[in-house]
Amino acid sequence: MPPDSSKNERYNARAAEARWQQTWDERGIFATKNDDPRPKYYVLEMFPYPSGRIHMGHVRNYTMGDVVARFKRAMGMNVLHPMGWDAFGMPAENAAIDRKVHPKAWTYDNIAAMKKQLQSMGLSLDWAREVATCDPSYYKHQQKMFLDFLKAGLVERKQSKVNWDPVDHTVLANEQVIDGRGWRSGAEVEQRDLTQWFFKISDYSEDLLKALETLERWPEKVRLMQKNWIGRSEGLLVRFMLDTATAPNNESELEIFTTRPDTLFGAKFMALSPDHPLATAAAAKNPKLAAFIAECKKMGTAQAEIDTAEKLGFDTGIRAIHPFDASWKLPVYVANFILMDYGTGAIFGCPAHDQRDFDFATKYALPIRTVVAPDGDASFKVGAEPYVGPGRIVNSGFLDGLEVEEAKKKVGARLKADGNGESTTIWRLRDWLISRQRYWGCPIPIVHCDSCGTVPVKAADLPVKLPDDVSFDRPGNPLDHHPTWKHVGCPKCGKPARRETDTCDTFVDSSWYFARFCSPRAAEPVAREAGDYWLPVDQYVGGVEHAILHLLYSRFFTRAMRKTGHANLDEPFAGLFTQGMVCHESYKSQAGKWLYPEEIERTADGSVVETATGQPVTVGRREVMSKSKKNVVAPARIIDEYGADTARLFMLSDSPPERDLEWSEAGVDGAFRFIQRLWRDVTEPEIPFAAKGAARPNALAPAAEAALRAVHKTIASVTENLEGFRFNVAVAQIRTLANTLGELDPKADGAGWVRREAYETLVRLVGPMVPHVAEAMWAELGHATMLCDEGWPKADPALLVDGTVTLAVQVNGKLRGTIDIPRDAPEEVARTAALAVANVQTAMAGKTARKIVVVPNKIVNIVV
RNA sequence: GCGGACGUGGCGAAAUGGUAGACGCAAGGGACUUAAAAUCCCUUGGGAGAAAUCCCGUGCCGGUUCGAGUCCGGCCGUCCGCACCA
Repeated sequence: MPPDSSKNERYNARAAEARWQQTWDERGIFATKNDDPRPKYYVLEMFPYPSGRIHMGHVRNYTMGDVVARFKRAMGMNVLHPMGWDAFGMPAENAAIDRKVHPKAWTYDNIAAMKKQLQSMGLSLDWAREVATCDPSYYKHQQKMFLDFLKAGLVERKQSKVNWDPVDHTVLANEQVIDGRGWRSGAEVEQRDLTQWFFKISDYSEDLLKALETLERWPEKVRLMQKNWIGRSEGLLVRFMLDTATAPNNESELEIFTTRPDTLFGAKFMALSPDHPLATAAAAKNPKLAAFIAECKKMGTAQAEIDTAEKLGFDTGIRAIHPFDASWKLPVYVANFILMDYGTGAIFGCPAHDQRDFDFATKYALPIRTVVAPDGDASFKVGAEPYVGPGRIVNSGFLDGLEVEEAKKKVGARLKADGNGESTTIWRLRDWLISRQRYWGCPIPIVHCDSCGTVPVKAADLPVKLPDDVSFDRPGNPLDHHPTWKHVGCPKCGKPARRETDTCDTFVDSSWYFARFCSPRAAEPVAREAGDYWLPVDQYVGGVEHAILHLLYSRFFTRAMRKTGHANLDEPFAGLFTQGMVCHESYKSQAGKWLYPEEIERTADGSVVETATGQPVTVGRREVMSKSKKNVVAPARIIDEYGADTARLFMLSDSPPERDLEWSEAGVDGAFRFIQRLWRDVTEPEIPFAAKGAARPNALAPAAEAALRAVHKTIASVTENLEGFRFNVAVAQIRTLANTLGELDPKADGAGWVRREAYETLVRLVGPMVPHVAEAMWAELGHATMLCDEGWPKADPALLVDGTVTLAVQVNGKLRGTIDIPRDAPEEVARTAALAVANVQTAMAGKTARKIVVVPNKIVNIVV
């Protein structure tokens, strides 16, 4: 239930929050200097796409980052906490098409609206460093780096099979195709042969893989995903001689890649990719083969089909010669499951020890020869399934009896000696295709000249600005249709030439924004001194959906920037935290339409009905909030009704931050109640606070002393849990402390002093989480200073340990009682006290203890 | 198919190998109130018992240990990533 005038809402969040935000802003408290003697700390949340409205995912993400920022600030660090806009991209163009708004106007309007919403969250951001990637003052530097990368050999224009998104009318990088569909449009992706721009991310395959080990503060999961994506595999290039009489143009050899050279004696066929040059050559002389290849390619347009397609092959008639036996001929097939861009686009097939080869051989009735036996048993024969496990080699001449790994080495050595083999490492990672046939992106600063070829734009002529006067009334790239924009003189020869009309993938924009924040107005992409001071980002916070795309690209960019002198660091993000998503159940009306949570209500018997019609509603499982299912709750509404502190506190409570969070109105109410309760505790104390700065009374009653100890224990544990991103536990501990203080007997000696001590601490502990009400309480406690300028409370070590401890007493591992004894008492004391417990005696049933385990200050276990 | 993560009350969850269920949500009972809201107090894993207390309990089956939610092995289930990668 949202608060309203009928409720006893003592703290008016709406008024107070706006006031504190204004105060922070006026005093420039969160403006960060690059020359501050305190140790630096750079905390960054993934910047948003300016859709115009923040969603709950943003609220969760930015709340976490803000807690870290405010916490580190209180810990005495010079904190950089900037924000910007990932402002290029398709939605702006779609808006232009659908609503006749210019992408630029649409984007900047959205930025303004969204900035307001972000500001209402009370984030400790340095807005002076704000950047928008669609601004020429930003993409100018990106173009400069493109040219520098080009000079450094990190950019390449090449023809290749690329993923074409038929809905967005653009190509996509491999990473951006998920389950055969475009990451944004969801359309089935097609394969097309096009000439496009690539960043040579594969130059860094080895380094990107190796350096993952150094990223100790990254989630293991993300590192593993990147490792799999980079996909290193070690193997052997093997040259097979061809029976030239059977080859279309007397070709004499065929090179294949294998990771299982030990199974070479089990080879029964060779297979070529339909795109392999030898296949093409053979097809030229064999219409049936040509038809088969055409069939393969046709089938291959939709990725989803490729995945489910049956294995098909066509015998080319070509015969290859086994490298260890000149009389052994192998048929060469063209097969639809061989990829041209992995390895050499050709393999040898060993049906006995590879699932695909087995399936293929079974389909085409090829023989199967077992060459690996699990126990080295020579009579072992592969039957209904291939054997892919470890074992010893059989039926393989000079390899017989060797373990698989030994055999690999021996085959490799022999082939190398013969000049037919070479060790090699193959990577799954492909170069990053960055061309996009779209308007609303960073122009690629290249000119195509008929005489000079592709010519870089001169650095002095940057930025290449997007033209404003574009129309979206026909499909395709508006830059291409523009009457004048692309016509330009060649930078080299001056003759009429054409601008590149492709723009950069928007993931390029977001690959270096973290570095731009160090010196957002610098004349170069990153002022070196600023970069050297701030980078790397100490703590990055964002969604796990970027585990590969954005994070891998940024890692590449960091390397490319180092190579071109724009930065000098190994890795962009020293610490990474991937937060869970915000979920909500979904509702469908009888008519089958999705309903917003506001459009339903729960009846007394717990059933759910549509408010407007009173008809029952189908309640769907809880899943990520998404506009399409209307299972969304607008942060703006929550902040307006409850205040930002409530929204923030709810985001941090209950669920561990890396896990999905279930949005619940009841949970929000709980957060709201706690904030009101803290406010009451401070403003209407049951026990009057001692005067500010009052000296500690000489004697504290035991209850007061215990409360003081609880305060210091809470400091220690909250600090530890904030460091470890366990916000939910930190919140619980703060609540526990509030409960403990509520139980403090007002009559206890020193209660008033402890009370002040406790609340001065409590307010500082909740400061990073609910900064507005914390400031208000700080002021209520009589402080003229700003809470956000205060240091973090320090726990007094003497108050962290109690004089007496409670030990559990077990008999045979079962709890039978507890004892209170002095801390660090001799074992004998614990033993005696434990045995004296009546219940323990009963449980021992008159038997004598065979053994007594005493863990000091923890437990006594009596074994009978 | 391969790889990974996770399975704890009605729900979200806590718990360096040492008193399982902190903290919160929901529910029930009570106080205050003309009434409600707000607030406060009590109960709340299951079972037995008047109570003390006892038995059972962290997906399932085993193991290690004085002691296992936690470590090891094997299943089952859920989620995520990759997937004809030779």
